[in-house]
Amino acid sequence: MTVLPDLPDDADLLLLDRQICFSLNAASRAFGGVYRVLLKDLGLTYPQYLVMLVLWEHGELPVKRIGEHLRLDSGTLSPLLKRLEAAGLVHRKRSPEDERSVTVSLTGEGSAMRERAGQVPRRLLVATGLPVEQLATLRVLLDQVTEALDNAVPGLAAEG
Amino acid sequence: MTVLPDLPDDADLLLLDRQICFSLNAASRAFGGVYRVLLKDLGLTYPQYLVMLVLWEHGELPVKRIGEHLRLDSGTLSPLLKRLEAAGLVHRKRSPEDERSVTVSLTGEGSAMRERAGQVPRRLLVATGLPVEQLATLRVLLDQVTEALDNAVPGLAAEG
DNA sequence: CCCTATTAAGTTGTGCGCAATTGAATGGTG
DNA sequence: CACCATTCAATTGCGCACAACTTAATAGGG
Repeated sequence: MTVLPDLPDDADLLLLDRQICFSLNAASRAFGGVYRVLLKDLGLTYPQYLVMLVLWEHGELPVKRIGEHLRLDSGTLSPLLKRLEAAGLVHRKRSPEDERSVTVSLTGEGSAMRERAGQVPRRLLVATGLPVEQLATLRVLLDQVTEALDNAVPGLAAEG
Repeated sequence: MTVLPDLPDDADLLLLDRQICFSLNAASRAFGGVYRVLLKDLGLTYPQYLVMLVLWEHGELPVKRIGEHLRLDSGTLSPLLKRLEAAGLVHRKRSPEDERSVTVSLTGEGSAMRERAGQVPRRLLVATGLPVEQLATLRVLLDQVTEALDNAVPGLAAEG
């Protein structure tokens, strides 16, 4: 029980904080590492895979909608979509009715990849080592935290 | 109840997978957004803050040890530590007994920042909107997943 | 003792994430 | 119609993550 006079009880929170942010950071990168291996055959990165998932589900979307699904802006999506287009997986064209918007659609190759990616989720779930119920719990907690954090940001920014 | 004949039961897993990786990705970035706001006054990025936490706890470490604590390699740490040094927060010097190793230590300014950072964890915990017990649960789940994922990677890589 | 393998940092190249800005198109208001 | 604010995509710049490689120093085996 050493006493650190210049560090009051905030010190405990610093340690707790360290644990939480370490854990989240580590988990995020661990997922990334597994996805990297699983997606290697497909030639996709993890963010590219997320975009493909959105397109497989919705078929055809403007860049804006993809960004809303994934919380990504054009600064991230524009070059990513260019690479997907260069890989022959998606097609981009200006929307005729609104020339500001760019519609992203799957090519035949992009659609066909959906079947090849079919094994990815199962292998990922196995790799987590957790039963589906606990993963569901994890997901609920993560979503709660995300919503709370997003709501908190404006207030924090206002405080300075 | 639409039936998609060309997509067998893997399709459900694709959706579940989408939810889990979306949630984790979103949570990770939501945390990053809050940290970015909280650390703005300190002039630190989130990864830089993590390094400072390690140094505040351990006082003085070679780059290798910092990397072990944070799961980061020299490719990430070398430029990051250069920026911390340029900011006057850390000092780097070659170890006399092993000239391959670089010892990273805090400057007076770097140590002093610890007090200024004292408010960060409390504000973050509040921002999450979750009671401490649920955050602890979240952390345990994340750590379990991380360990399982790390153990799974070699096997996955072997399969190809 | 020499030669080789290993280890630690650093460097390079690619891709992601985000803030800030630009440019073109659109919509609304006087 | 003219003007202005808004919207969408793209671009720029910076920092992080990671793989692959380089360089320098150390440790170990013949």
